Amino acid sequence: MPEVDAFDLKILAALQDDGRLTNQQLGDLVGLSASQCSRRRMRLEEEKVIAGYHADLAGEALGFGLIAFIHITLATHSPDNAKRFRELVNRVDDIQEAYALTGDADYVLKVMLRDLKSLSDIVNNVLMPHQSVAHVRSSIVLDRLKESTKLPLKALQE
Amino acid sequence: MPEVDAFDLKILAALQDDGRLTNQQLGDLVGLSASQCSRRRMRLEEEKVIAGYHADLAGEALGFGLIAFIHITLATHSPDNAKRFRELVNRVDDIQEAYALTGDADYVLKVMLRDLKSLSDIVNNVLMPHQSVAHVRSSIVLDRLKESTKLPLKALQE
DNA sequence: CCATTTCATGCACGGATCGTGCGCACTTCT
DNA sequence: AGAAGTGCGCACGATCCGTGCATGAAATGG
Repeated sequence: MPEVDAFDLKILAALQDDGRLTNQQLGDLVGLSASQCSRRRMRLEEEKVIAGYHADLAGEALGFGLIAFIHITLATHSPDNAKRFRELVNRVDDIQEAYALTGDADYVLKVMLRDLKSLSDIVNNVLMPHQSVAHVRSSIVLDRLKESTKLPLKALQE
Repeated sequence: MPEVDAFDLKILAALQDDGRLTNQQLGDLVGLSASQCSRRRMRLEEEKVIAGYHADLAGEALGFGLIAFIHITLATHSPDNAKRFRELVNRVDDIQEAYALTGDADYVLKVMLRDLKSLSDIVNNVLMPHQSVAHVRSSIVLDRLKESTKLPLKALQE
């Protein structure tokens, strides 16, 4: 169980906003020296509180204009079937996120694609024919109101 | 319309994996000098192909053990109502992602929370009482099979 | 066909940044 | 009170950063 104090939270919040902050900039923001920020950052990385750093790319600029959620119901709930479905999910790069859910469907997938034809390809040629899949229903994203993976750390800083 | 060549794609793919790569490391990976990588990276940032860099934090380690999707149906589809709902979404930090959808529901929200009580709070005390909202249905995430925001750039590198 | 322009590249260099060793202040425990 | 431990800033050598500049290849034009 990693210990995270108020300085750590500030550092995490800052790096969540800008993952390429210099230790000096970080120090100015949180009120520590650069060396100390370097040490804390290394510790947080070591403890896997910071899982990694990633560039956030503009999907539209690169031709990925379509986001969709695909709800999946499995044919049976046998372990074998679930395993096969997991392998499928990991194999397909277009699937960005995949969750097992309570409620109507068994799984929901988030995909980012070039166009509707690509979605049709995925659904009809990859998912539907797979032996583990019984039912597929997709919802197309019309508008992105908000999209970030930032945790609300402010709530912890009281 | 930004131009992106094969070197740029390699750079983007590498920075998508590790956003703190040194220009030297980047150069070794893609087969360019560090200075050239620096210049290309600056251009891609300038053109907003790279939208930013973010630390990816381990939600569980920080006490965010619960992910849920909340499907929302609006009371009416008037522009006023939609606007009020957008303001609500932007105001609540626990809502990480929000999309307008085709299909059954009008919107889907992705939230990351501490526990079921927090989910109940959000649903019953924030969303349900809001005048723009007519119907709320939430699905809790039982398991995360895959979670990344990486674009499948490989498909573009043919 | 050749002269000229344009452009991407690698190298060099001064300044910034990095991780680490060290000494100091403060807390904790006996 | 004394010892051990902890977190801090400073200092320092190594690395990394952005930029100016020369080179060479491709495009342009007469």
